[in-house]
Amino acid sequence: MSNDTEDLVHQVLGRSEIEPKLAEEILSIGRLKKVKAGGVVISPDSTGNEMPIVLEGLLKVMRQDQAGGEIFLYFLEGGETCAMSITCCIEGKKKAFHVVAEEDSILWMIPMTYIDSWVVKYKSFRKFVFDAYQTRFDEMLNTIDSVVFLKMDQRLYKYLLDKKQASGTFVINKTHEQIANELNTSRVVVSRLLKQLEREGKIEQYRNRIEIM
Amino acid sequence: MSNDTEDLVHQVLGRSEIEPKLAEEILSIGRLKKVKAGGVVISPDSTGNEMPIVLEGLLKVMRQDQAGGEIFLYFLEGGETCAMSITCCIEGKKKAFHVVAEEDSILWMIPMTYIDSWVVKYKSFRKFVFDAYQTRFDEMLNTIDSVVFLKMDQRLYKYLLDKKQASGTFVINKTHEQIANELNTSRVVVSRLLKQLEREGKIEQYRNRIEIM
DNA sequence: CTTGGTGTGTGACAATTGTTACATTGGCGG
DNA sequence: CCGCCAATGTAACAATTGTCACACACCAAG
Repeated sequence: MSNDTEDLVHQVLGRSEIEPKLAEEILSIGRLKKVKAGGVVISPDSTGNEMPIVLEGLLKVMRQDQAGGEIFLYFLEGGETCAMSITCCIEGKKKAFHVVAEEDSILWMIPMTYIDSWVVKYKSFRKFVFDAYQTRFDEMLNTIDSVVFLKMDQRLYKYLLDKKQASGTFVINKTHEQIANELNTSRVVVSRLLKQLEREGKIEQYRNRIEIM
Repeated sequence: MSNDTEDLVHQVLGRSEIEPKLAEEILSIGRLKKVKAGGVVISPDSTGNEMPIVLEGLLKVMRQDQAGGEIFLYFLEGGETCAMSITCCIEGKKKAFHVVAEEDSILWMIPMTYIDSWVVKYKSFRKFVFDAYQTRFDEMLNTIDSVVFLKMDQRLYKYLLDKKQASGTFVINKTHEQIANELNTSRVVVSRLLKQLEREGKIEQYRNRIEIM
């Protein structure tokens, strides 16, 4: 393992106030995983019993129904982990979601078998896990709020702002079709509402690209 | 404390495979709380630092937005606990939901201060807490599925079936207005769709009462 | 039995979202 | 430069959901 990687892991774990001793364990037990933008990290039928921690980049968590419909739930940013994989793996249940790299990303994969013992041994790890749950719960509620209380135009704008916030750039490289999929609506509706946002001066549009003002 | 109460707590905790020693601790530390149907257990501004376990009855968890809109998230049945109160209390955050008794209910309230130590000491409690998270996550995803992928008529019917399932009776004592609030729609829409369900022979309607066929 | 308040039924219409169809544009590979 | 394909723009229309108005039914209190 390169020194850079080691530093990166320490740095990310440090931000979550993981104690050095635990950081060493995590470092010695986990493995590095790189994913290209668009690559699948976890799919409903994947068997991987590992919990991913995002070192660099951005993951997105999506929900799918049986009919093929899809909706974006939330992003996982640097330092965050997928709370759902924890419980799913512990329970051995089938995953009801999938995780896709939104950008080229670097992950640190930890076998689930160690989770229980670390929860017992390290207060900082308990905090880490509970924090993960809390944050995910908040994100889910946030998603519910958007879907339930907002009309599509507001939902779309909020989606763009969230994406800007998460990726740290005002440029969004997506087609209307992709956005429509993430909001579970149709391309035509997205085009219509984006045009409206453009007229309101909130965005500018180009081919395969949207810029937030 | 009555012997009946003691038995009830043991019985409910036993179902979750809580080990006897922990059950004794929970019994000695917690307190009984009775709520009448409609009574509020947790509100966004409540300061209570206790985690409720449902001994008998049925609680419902609702989400509210700033504009006063509301939506039903899920029920808490016997043996279940409110995962959100755990993280909220640990984080000391403001609660973004409220919990209301759907039926007359009996709860066992546990001060949050003991949670961390029990998580360390008892494997069965770790399982209990993680199970709670898992179940709540599933319920949230279920709610999202309904809201995102279903039209209002299917959502309504699913709501009625869920309520039947949770309460264990095919009789639902609610007004159209109340149902409309839980689904975040209007009374007129609910009346319209219920009439349709009645014509399809799926339900029968009376004043303040719906019966599921 | 009357009365008043709440709950329900229904029509008419508005607003939002979904669907289909087709025109237009932009960029890449030959 | 041409041709093709993917992406976007737009009109027209359908379906769903939301809103307003008002009639009617039920039930409990007087």
